[in-house]
Amino acid sequence: MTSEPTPKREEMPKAFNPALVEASLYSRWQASGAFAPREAPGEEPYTIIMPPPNLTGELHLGHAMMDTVEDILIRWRRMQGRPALWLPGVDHAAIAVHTLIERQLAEEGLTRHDIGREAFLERTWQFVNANRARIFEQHKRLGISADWSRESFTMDPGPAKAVRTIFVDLYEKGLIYRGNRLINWCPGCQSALSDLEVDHEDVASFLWHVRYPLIDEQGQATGDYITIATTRPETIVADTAIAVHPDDPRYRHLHGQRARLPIIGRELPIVPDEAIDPEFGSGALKVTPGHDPTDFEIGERHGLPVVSAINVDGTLNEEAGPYAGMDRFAAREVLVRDLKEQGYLVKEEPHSHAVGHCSRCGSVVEPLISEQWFVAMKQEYGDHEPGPSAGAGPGFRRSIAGDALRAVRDGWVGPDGVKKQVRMVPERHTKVYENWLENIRDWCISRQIWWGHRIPVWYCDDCGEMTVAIEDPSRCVHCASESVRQDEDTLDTWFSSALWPLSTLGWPEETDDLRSFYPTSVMETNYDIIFLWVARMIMMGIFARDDVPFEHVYFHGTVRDDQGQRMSKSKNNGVDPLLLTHRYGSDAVRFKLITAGGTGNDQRLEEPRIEAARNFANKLWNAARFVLGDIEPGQRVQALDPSDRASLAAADRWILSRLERVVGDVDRLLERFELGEAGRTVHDFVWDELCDWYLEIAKIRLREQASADRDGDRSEGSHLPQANPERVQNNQSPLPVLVYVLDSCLRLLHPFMPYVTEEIWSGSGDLRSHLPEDAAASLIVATYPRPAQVWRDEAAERELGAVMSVVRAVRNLRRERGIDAGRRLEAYVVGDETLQRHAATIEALARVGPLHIVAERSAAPADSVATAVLDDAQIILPIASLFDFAAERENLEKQRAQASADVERLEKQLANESFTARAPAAVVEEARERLAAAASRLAGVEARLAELG
RNA sequence: GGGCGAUUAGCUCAGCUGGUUAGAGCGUCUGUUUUACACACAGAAGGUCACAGGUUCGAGCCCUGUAUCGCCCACCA
Repeated sequence: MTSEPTPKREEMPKAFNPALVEASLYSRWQASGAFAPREAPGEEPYTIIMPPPNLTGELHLGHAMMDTVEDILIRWRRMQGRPALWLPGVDHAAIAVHTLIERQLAEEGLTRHDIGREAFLERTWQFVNANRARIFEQHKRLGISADWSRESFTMDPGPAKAVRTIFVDLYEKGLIYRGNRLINWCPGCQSALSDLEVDHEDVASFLWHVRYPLIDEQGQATGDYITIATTRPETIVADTAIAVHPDDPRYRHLHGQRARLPIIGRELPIVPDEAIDPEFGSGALKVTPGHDPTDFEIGERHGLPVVSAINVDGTLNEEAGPYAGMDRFAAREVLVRDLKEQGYLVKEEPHSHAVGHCSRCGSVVEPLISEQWFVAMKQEYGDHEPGPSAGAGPGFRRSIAGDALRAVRDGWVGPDGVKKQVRMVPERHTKVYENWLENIRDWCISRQIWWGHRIPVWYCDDCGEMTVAIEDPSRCVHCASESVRQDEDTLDTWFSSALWPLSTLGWPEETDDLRSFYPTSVMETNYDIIFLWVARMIMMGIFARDDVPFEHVYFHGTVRDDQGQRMSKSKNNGVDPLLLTHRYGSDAVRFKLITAGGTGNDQRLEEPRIEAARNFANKLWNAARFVLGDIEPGQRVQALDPSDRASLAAADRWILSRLERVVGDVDRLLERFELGEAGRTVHDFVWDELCDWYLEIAKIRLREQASADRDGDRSEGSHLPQANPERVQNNQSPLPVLVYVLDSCLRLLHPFMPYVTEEIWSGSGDLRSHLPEDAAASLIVATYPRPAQVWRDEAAERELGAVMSVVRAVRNLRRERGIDAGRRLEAYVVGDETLQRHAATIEALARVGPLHIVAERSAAPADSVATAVLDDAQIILPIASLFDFAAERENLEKQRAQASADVERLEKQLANESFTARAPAAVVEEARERLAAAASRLAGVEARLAELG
């Protein structure tokens, strides 16, 4: 042994510098193959399919949140030894990319029709290929351990085949149909939209009251009028009836009568219909089946003709007579003016109402009749046999929406006969999901754009029949004509997204991946796409394979700006995650996102909190520097043996016991998806217990040991009180425990903060080389701590608890009495003899000395002392000239008030017979112990006050 | 019109199955070059848990209602 101080590791800088290590650690992980699921026969696979980011999008904080949550889950399960697959991919984002390319063309003065479909797609693919790789380069910066070898794209041949396969299957079962129906049309995108792609926004407008002249059987005006109220006067040209509530006495005499449509002149029947609200407007509704969903239904009920007056570009057509060719909004103004001039307009009142806007381009959506493809949501299908879902019981009828509802509400029995209930976290989303499915309408899946999966339907020029096929047909299946043309339309992006958990694993082929990893474990995404995506995956997953696509859905919250506003391009308040990782490190950004809020709750992005997370990474780093600084290079520490615990110091037994509780808590919390609470639990343990106390205690012991070694070099004798066996025990090297606890904390934290933990463990810190036994090459594949009971030690926890309260009390007194922080002063502690073995600790941490631990109050001085009375100890500091009678008295009075309040409260509680009778025994017992402690404290304070006079 | 969430310290938020005197980060105040860390350490101040009832031996947590804010869904033209 040398008396020189151990050389510090030069390669570990004083502050953790993420920029220095992140890239190389990431490459090392990736090169090691750690991102791919391990071969572990018998272990249950764990699978997360990553929600595919859009091709057009830049990395935003929603992605960062997604990446972090999923990476934590995957790293945790991987470390638990399970074959953990995290499969990444990209979405082709049909409308978004399509419009982007169209915009590019527009800049060149071209439209897609100028260059044609083929050239358009060629151009789009160029864009795709140029952007696909770039997307994940950004995600990788967050340290995500996805299996890049399996990266997928919704337009790849595999997923494309999945799309066609399920389309054909749905069609053959009668669940996909083509129909002429009223759909949401976006004049901006020039395409149909599904209901979910329409955002309703309140718009301040007017309610126009228009009177329609009544006519007699000969078509002559009677001179009377019926007044209707409308927000869309331009659709008057397509009116085909007037409806009133059947019970409305104002209009009962008009049932079956007729009115004449102003300007256009068409005769309109007046029909009674329950859908009319007599309270609204005039209680009479103009019925426009061609341009309003309610009216469409009324029209169907009464057999009304449908007039379509609006073109796909939002202009009016010849049905609009004098307004033909005008834009719908221009037509509105002109029409109102004309109505006014011709005396039809009764009044114009301000009115705010919800108007549908295209969620993509913001145009006002136009309901119009169009021939589109739909998926039937509620239609029953199949042979009505219970089949694999026998758990559903008799009378069970399959339908797409019904099955998806069942899987969440009751559970779905898969082909393996196991009933799986899709659980949502947080659970509150379940109700929203169920409510939506109960009221669902058919899904319009065709889009009039070119980028996307083209509908696999071919029309025959000769016989007019359709051929629906997975492979491109060369001839019509009905008449064998070779003159077949494929449907021009493409599918809703979400149609292929709905298949994502299947198509990424190889379905419809029966691949190894599909067999191993389907159904997946967790679908993790933002709650805002629960309908758009999650519900549809459940629908299609069950339809395609008779099994749920995943067993848990975890919804993370939205990250808002520091004002609580949703980040958006239009507000220009977005924050680039890469800027943050650059400034604070990935670990800090990740840790903040996970621990700053409650499970699934929205949170604000606050930089001070990221800074705090960075500080934590640095804290951990420095704790490691301290531990490692005390180990010789190449030295392995001794293994800990629980059966030999008696040889350990109380502080060792305490920190091991505490660690074990933390491991148990973290395990339980992670199992329940309480990631934030799990992260906070480790954070608090590392900072408040490991660093603030155990490391400080260890420091003292190491120092003593070092000085003993030095003394030992000079002479056999030592000044240490060898006679005291407690001192000897106390002087056991804390290194094995230090290493063990640090190692455990690194493992616990690795999923949350992969970089700093790995760098300490297998990077420049090289902690792994000091472990008692050979460990994994990298922390990423090391074993996650498992809950156990072997180190639980309540006695040690109590013992150290007492030490800590003594130290705190001394520090407190010093502060209160204005004693210099640096000044070492003599101290008396009246208390249990077990404190004796912690004398050195108390001396160092409270900066006192010499310290006298005495059994009786009388053994300590009474004059010119500052006193603190604890539950089971008293602190007496002789402070001589600093002594202030009034201050001491005031302080003791404060202590007395507190103690007596405690006693009073607890006495009252224990006097309550229903409490002692009904509360659990442990709770009552605890109250009794607390009362005893408070009483002893009170007695101590009062004795001291009496002494003081 | 339905549904959901939030309301806790100056600010931003945790708080599990109801069980000590309700916690954290930031901020504020007072100290500290204490041999891992000033990205730190020690100490302190700061709360009628939105409001009103109820259930319970016991409520921040459960129930009912109210208020305010936010979000989602919905065919009142």
